[in-house]
Parts: sequence; structure tokens; C-alpha cells
Amino acid sequence: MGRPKQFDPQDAVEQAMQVFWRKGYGATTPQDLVDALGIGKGSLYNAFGSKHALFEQALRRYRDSQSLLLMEMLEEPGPVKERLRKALWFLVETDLADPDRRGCMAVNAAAELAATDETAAGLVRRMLDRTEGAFRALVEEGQRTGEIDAGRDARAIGSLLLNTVVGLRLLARVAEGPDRQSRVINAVLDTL
Amino acid sequence: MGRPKQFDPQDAVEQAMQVFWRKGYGATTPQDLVDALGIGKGSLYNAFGSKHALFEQALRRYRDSQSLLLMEMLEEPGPVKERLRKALWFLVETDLADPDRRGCMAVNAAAELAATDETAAGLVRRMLDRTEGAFRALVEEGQRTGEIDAGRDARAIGSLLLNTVVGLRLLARVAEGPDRQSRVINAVLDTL
DNA sequence: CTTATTTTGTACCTACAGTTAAAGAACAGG
DNA sequence: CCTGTTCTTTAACTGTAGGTACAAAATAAG
Repeated sequence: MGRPKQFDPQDAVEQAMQVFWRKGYGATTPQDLVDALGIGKGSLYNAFGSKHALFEQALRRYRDSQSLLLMEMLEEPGPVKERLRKALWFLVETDLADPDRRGCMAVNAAAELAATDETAAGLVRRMLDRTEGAFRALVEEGQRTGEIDAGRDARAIGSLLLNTVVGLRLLARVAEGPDRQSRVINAVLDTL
Repeated sequence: MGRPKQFDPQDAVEQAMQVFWRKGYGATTPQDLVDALGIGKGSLYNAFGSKHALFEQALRRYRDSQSLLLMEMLEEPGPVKERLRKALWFLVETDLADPDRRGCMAVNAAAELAATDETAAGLVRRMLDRTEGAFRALVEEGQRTGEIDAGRDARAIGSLLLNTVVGLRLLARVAEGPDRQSRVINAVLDTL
């Protein structure tokens, strides 16, 4: 019962995610959120409790959408290496095409908050675990098809790929063009 | 002429660097700086002008000290691959041994500020360029000594190494132990 | 010793961050 | 259509960010 909300909480979290992604946690003010969500301050705090709680929901939403995106990229048909190359290129192109150069929200959150916000750190940690696992699974698939030497440590290559992605997305924050990232992708894939 | 400063500006910048490194730019307050530098607010603003100007000096100082450190690591005697392995391990061990898990100040600055602070972004960019150059030079040395296949693109491997370091230092912010980073180092060096 | 110059300490100031309070509005159930 | 509940709006409120102003203090030059 009670008066129904005049906004869609899911949509609000989505908008909040966009703001936090663009400005970071600390630099985002309640006013920024009020403006972006198009609701009053009262509603904001009634619905989400605090800036930090809303950030947590926003980061969760980011995780879910990104995971989905990556899984889709990696599960397309074709040779494993090609899928990897496409996925990495997609990330780099998307990052560089973004006029705000937001990079990866999880990477940014780790850099800004990991030391002081254990909740955020844990969220990012588990996100990285999952991504590493996805890469590892892909490598193992490549080993089954004979595309990748079965003697190599799939887990280590998974870690390498995860680390590469993290690096690429950080570099996107300051990169002037795609050249360096292009070299990174080529160099990594050449070793598989 | 005039009254002499009662503190050493270089030392003050060093202390400021420590604070900015630990807390990030936005989360550092003038009060934090006053406490850490042990000087009054008046002196702070008289000497450095603004929080941002002091941050810039602190980031410059970080760059200089880090560059020196890396160059020293890479110029030690011994096989190129061993030097690389030692240097990467040193970074990871240092990062993980830090109770505050500060990671790399330049990486953190890129994640926090690149979109809004062109000065900081440029500083980080040039720092990355130099680091990449150092790695590339080391690879070329390895190619001259026959330790690394001379047919490979030294510049691309330099980019790969730079990207690896950036990733490792970001991971340090959330890593629970050295395992993942250890796998990354092994996987990268296995490919050289 | 005076003067010009720079530093220091203290006080002060404006703006806003992040949140809470209070009072009314919109529903669902009985 | 009254009641209890939940939402919305407006208005506060505390604390601090980031910085400025000013007078007193410490020097070097002459």
C-alpha cells in the first residue's frame, strides 16, 4: 500500500550509474544525482538511503551489464583467437569513441575507492574473478579445438588476458589514439 | 630578502605526495595537507597557491622518483629477461606490502582525473611514454644479445610490457594475494 | 635602525556536501 | 470515506571544503 513511486527505480539506478561512471564517486554530488535522475532530493534519499548505497547499486548494475556484454562477445561463433581479438578491439574502440573517456567504471572505482571502501573493492574483486574465469574458459576451449597449445597453463593465460584488459581500459583514460592499444592487442594475441 | 621559510618546500611536496597518493586528489582536504606538512594554512597557500597546484608538483615528484627507480631496476647487470622479471616482481611485492595498498599514483590519477584535469592527464601520458620507451630499449638490448628473437617488434613488446605494468598496479589495489599477479608475470615473460 | 619584502598564524568567509525534518499528497484496505 | 502507509516537496541544518585577509614577525639591503 502507500503512495506509489513516480519514477522507475531501475531507471534511476541506470542514470546514477552514468553519472558515477562519468564523474567518479567523490566528485558526484547529490545535486548531480538529483539533476540526472529528475527526482527530488527527498525521493532520492527515501528510495536509496545514501549516496554510497546508490553507488553500490550503480556499480552492481555496471557489473551486470558489462558481464553480459563480455559473455556475448566471447560466445560468438568462430575461432577462439578471432573472438578474442574482436572482443579486445571492441573494448578499445568503445572506450576511445566515448567523448567523456570514462573507461571502465570498475577499474576507476578500484583506483578511487579500493583502499577505503571494502564493499566496492569486493565488488570489483569478484567482477575480476568472473572475467578471468571467462577468459580461462575460452582458452580451454581453444585448447580443445587445437587452436591453442594444450601444454600451456590456461589459468595463467586467463590472468594475462584479464590484466591486459584492465591495462587497456586504464590506458583509454589518457590515450591520444588507438596505436598503443593496438600494439598491445597484437602483441598479446601473437603469443597465443 | 624577506622572511625565510620555516619549512623545506621540497620536503613539503614529498609529504603532500604521500597524502595525495594515499587518499587521491579529491578525498584530500586542505586540512589533511596542513596536518601532514606540519605548517599553517597560510603558509600552505602562500607557498603553493592552491590544492591543485600542489598536487601537480606532487605528481611531478612522483614521476621523477618512479622513473629513477625503474631505470635503476632495468639497468642492473644480467640477462634482460631476468632484469624484467625482477623489476616486475619488485613492483608487485612493493605494492602488496604497502599496508595502504596505494598502488601507482599515476595510474590512480589517470583513473580519477584524466577526464577533467588535462594537466594531470598530460603528465601521466608522458610518464607512460617514457616507461614504454624504457621497456622498448630493454627489449632491443635483448635482441642485440640474441636473448630475444630479433624478428619481433620491439615497440609492440614495449607497449605490452607497459600495459602489463599498468594492469598489475591497478590489480594491486584489490588483490588479495600475489597469485594472480604472479601468473601474469610468468605468462608475459614466457612469451619473450 | 629603518625600510622593503616575504612568511606566518589566526580569523574569517562563501558555498555547498550530504542528509534530515516536517507537512502534505496519493494510494490500498476495511 | 476513513486509516495507515508510503511517497513527494520544501525547507531546513551541520560540517567542512577551499581559500582569502590581515596583522604581526622575521629577515636583507642600505
